[in-house]
Amino acid sequence: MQGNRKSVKTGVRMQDVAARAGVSVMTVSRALSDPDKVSEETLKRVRAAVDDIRYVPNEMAGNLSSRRSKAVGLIVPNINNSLYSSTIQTISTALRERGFHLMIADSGLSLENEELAITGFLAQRVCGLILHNTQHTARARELISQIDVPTIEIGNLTEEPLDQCVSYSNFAAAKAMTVHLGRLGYRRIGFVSLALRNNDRAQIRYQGYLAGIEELGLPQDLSLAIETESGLQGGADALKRLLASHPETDAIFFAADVMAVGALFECQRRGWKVPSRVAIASFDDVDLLRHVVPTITTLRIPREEIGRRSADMLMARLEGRAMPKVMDLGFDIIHREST
Amino acid sequence: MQGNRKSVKTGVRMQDVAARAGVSVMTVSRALSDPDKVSEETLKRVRAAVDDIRYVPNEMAGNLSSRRSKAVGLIVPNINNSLYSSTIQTISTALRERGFHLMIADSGLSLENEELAITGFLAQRVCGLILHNTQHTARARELISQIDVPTIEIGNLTEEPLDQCVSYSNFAAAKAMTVHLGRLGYRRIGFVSLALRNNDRAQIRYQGYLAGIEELGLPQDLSLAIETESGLQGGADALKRLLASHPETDAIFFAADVMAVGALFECQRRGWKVPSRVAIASFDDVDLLRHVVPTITTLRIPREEIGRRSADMLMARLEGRAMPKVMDLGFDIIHREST
DNA sequence: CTGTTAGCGCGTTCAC
DNA sequence: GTGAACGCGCTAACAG
Repeated sequence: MQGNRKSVKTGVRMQDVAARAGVSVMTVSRALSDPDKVSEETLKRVRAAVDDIRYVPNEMAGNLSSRRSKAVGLIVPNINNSLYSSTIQTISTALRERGFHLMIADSGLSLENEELAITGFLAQRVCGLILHNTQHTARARELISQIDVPTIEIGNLTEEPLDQCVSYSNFAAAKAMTVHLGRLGYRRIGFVSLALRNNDRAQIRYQGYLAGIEELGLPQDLSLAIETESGLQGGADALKRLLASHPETDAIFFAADVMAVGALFECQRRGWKVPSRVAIASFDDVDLLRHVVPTITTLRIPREEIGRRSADMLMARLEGRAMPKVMDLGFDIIHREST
Repeated sequence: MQGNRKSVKTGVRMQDVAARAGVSVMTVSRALSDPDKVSEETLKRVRAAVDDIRYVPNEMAGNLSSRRSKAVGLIVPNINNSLYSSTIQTISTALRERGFHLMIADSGLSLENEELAITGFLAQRVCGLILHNTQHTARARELISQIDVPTIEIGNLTEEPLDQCVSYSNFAAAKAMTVHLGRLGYRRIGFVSLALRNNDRAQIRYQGYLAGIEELGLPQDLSLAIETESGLQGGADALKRLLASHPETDAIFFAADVMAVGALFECQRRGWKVPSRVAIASFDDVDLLRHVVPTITTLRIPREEIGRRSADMLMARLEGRAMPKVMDLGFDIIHREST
């Protein structure tokens, strides 16, 4: 198995199928891509030949010749994050059902990495791009518009998408949760976020929080908003810091990831009751939140639907069907025991 | 932006770069793929031209012509599962560093889906395949050996890999944890698994559990081993059922996913102490396990290293370097508060 | 319904 | 160090 990589691997070609079926190459091509255009008898023989010699079409050659491709490029900040991977999963399924392939890259929140990944995808001549980011380098924007690839942005609702946008408003969601906490009677509402630097979505959520505080008519205290690391540990750390500096805090809105759960565990360790000592709210309805004790109030972001709809929109574009530039899929507040 | 898909999109070709730089196409090709073979002056002009007209090489054409490709196909049971996605992430990074691309598909534990995905990848003429499954349809095996693509299996250690294998032994790991529990003094050790049907890894872990029970000299009671759904809910359900039918159970080994955490939450709801009422052990060291109260004993499987090494092995194969057929990366028992 | 001709954009091979 | 001819495996556009 390991050897003989020197010999030129020609592989089974369409020509071999044609010879075996006693037809021309073109007929084989048609039989495979558009069976209706070929007589039943011919079709049968071609299929038999394909089966006999285990022919697998060379899609690259087909793409080159037809100047089309069936590969879609997807760029997310991080593959190893259940929020993104649920979207990946949905997109993957939707594409496969229609005979398309998915290529994935991650940008790690760096615009330069995103540009690199975009270039890579364009070199592969993908037929469409799905980008979680809504910020891009100037060169990335230029390349996309020059090559003119349909592009769907999915990480945040923007008024001026590169091309099209399927998402929800991070601003509105963060504001809504803040107002929700205020209406429940909490007055000192803390906000915990991932690092704002180089993270426009985190920044926008922060703006939403501030807008919520303002709408509630509460005093604006910027020291109630802090940044922390991602993950359970980050949540625990943030809770400790915030309650050390502001013991009067009566609710904390953790605006990312599973930080809220980490904070809850820290409360359990300290024997603090949630929500009587401090209320906890989260962003994104991960499974965990409805299983912990107490269950945690959160925002449900329609991650799967964003995946499905963005794939739909891409397909529609490729078929020339008109589609709205911007699609807002909204969010819901899920009220649970922690608030 | 939306319109004009009728007109033939020619795009910027290497020929355009050549014209602008005042050299031949061949020189451009060399300048891009092997800069040393071109004079410094030429190189500079080519690069300037590339930059000016925003040329992005057509990799498909290059692949077709050179009969090589830089795409790797990866098939996992489920993209939306942090165990797999951590491997995906590592592989993705390792490949990108070497200029390769990653294509992903999921099989959903169905061999037929896996075969479909393999066919799709072979049609794309991927240069290598990484498969989480170690079981495949006959046709899949046939195709892979015929097209002769380097293939790494990573989901379980097998003596007879399709081609090569980088993994750990599910059998040894499950047995080791069972024996570990026995040595701690637990005598009625339950086993909770995902559905065994169509899941060879689950079956192998079950065999490992049985072997552990035997080594400990404990009575073999098959009713102590049950199946359940994945996820937190599945763990909670399993705990309820097992302790209802066998109240004397003093330890439970949850052999997949985050089921152990779901069971722990159920104990919290019932006010049962862990491990004094019942001990809990898990499979795979997900972050969550070390943050819950109490922390949960588990097996550390080197998911990231499996990803990195499998990518390494693929690269080595492509460069003709010899590599072992089977690489066992082992596992560790992480002893924590829950046992 | 089927075949023929002519490329797709690039790398290989060999000349210069 | 550079260029010309040729072909990779397939499909578009026509002709029959």
